[in-house]
Amino acid sequence: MVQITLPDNSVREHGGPVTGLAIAQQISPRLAKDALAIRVNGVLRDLTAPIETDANIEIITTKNDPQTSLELIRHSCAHVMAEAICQLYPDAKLVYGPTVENGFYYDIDLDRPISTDDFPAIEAKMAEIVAADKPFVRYELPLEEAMAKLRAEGNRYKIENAKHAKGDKISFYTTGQREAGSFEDLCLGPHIPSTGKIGGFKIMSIAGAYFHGDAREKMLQRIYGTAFADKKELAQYLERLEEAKKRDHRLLGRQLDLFSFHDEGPGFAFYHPKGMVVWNEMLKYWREVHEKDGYCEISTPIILNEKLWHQSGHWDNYKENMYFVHIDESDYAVKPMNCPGGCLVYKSRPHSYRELPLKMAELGLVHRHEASGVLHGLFRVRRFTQDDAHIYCTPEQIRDEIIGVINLAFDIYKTFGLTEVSLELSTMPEKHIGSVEIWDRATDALKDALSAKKIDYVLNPGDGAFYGPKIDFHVRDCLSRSWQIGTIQLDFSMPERFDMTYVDRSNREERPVMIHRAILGSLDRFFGILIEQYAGAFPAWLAPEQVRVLPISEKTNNFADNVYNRLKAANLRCEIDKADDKINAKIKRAHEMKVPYMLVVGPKEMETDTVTVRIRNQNEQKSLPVNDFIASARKVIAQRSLCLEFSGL
RNA sequence: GCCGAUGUAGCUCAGCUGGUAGAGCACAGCUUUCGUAAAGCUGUGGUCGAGGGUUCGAAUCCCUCCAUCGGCUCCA
Repeated sequence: MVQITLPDNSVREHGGPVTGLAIAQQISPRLAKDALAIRVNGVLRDLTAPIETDANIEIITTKNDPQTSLELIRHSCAHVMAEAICQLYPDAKLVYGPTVENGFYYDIDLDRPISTDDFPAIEAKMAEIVAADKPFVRYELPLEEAMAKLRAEGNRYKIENAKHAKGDKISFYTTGQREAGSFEDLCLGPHIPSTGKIGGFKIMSIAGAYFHGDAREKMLQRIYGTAFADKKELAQYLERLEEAKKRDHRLLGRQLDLFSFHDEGPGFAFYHPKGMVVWNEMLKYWREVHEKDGYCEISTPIILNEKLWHQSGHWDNYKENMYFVHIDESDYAVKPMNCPGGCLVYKSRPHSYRELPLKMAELGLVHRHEASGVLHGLFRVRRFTQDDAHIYCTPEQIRDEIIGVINLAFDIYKTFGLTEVSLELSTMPEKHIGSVEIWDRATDALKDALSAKKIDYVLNPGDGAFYGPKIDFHVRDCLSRSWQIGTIQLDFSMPERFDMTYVDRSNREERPVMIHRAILGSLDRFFGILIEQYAGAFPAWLAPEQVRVLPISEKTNNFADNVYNRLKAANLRCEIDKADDKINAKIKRAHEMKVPYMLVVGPKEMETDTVTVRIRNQNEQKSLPVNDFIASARKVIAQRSLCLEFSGL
């Protein structure tokens, strides 16, 4: 007797082992048709797996569990793709085919390179397999037998995978009934009942990937695909990708004339006048809030003697990423971080406990020699400015200071409208300085602050900086890639190495603790994130051009000039479009440059000293007195509002 | 750095299996003086990423390098 408890707590009794499919059929034929898998006591299983003991079950359909369904479909689709590839290229050795955030991939080892030209053929084969609606059939072998079988097949990757499997049985899945020539793959499962349940799929891209992510291993071919429960969802997804592409900051950077890259300096951004306006507005705001929060600001040199980098530990731990120069018989390094320079400033005079915490900010320009293959627009560059700061404090002050930085960070992110922020705590890496005890103390201090703030975070063991553990702030861009922006790093080692001290209340020399922190992280990267966040349509306070005056015709150019001069006098960033074009063309151009406010002026406006305001991305216009427009726009800008509308109009 | 792809005018792209470069937009001039997402005509503009090779002849085929794109490893 097997008792099956359904999610609504109703109980069904079965005379013996029963499958999920049978249960579904009993409930309704419709459910049996929609069912993709079953969760038995919380464990996901095949619909055809026999349930032998009493259990709580839940039948998975795209309706009641879209996320799990999607993963099942995608994982199964990875098998279908693998089968298609093996049919087309019998030499292909399968490696590993998991699902990822927006689809799945399959790593294969095949000497013939697969190219995008091969995708249609693979997709056609996949379509055949899907149309045949073949069942996924599981069979299990005892560990030893399975290993023998895999050894006979000579696929070292699968042998490796099987070694990592838990338990004493190894499962395989065939597509279609198990018979000679049927496709099969080592796989933990579970799978959807049959290939026909894959609604829409597409092969997306191909890239190289190392086995187990190990650069010493053979480079495999990783084929990315995606799959959905139906074709409509796939189409929507592809549409979203197209939309996201339009937000690409590299594209918008050129379109909006914000910055450029040149062969003469790979990984080094050139900022144009318009880009610098955004940059400077960002910094103006940044300085405002930092000053309010008790920070002072310093600036240290870009090139410093190599000895300093030996002392700081960078030479031992970071030199692969550093640029070196030889000047007047001496060796210098271009700074990859600001901390050693900051330490010298700290040491330039004695300090009292009364000064602590001492919060010294530096908008430091750093250079890091990044591998050529990782460069990516402003997101990954070789020269960038960090909104760095070092907080020198006593051990007792750590917790409050960390909390202070977290608060400041969230405040700043909010101003920019960044809401998808997640935190990660990274602990001691293999390559590190300082004792394990110091690391433990520092890590505990960070955990303390996080739990005091009641913030959820992800733990990243072994991912800390070489001098201390860190809390990282991540935001997601429109392609749902996650980028690290802010970071808080606790450091007990640098103060030792630089013999930094303060005098405590009993006149003893003590060692300060150093907190490295950046909130926007790399200003360059942050700029890129903002461009994508806003799709280039900056809020008024950041917009390089806030207002554009559009005269109807040459006849009203004089009045347009008059308006323009008054805007300028009111410190609004404005341009005037006197081109010999119709108003439609001028509106279109202004929209292309994503100007927040367009002011149409013609004879009507001239008579009443008004402007007709058109707000970016809106179709209605409003006429209002020139002075009223100026006052309203200034208010929106002063408030750093994310929205362009004038309240009360 | 590694794997794969790409590189033609300022931008977006066309140029079949080798015969000596083309469109749209942008830009300039002229006409037009216009009321809310592109007026018309004319014109300027390219050692086809760089260097080497094959060939009577290379944007096109081969090699090397550089850069970019998508990933991997790494990272703010």
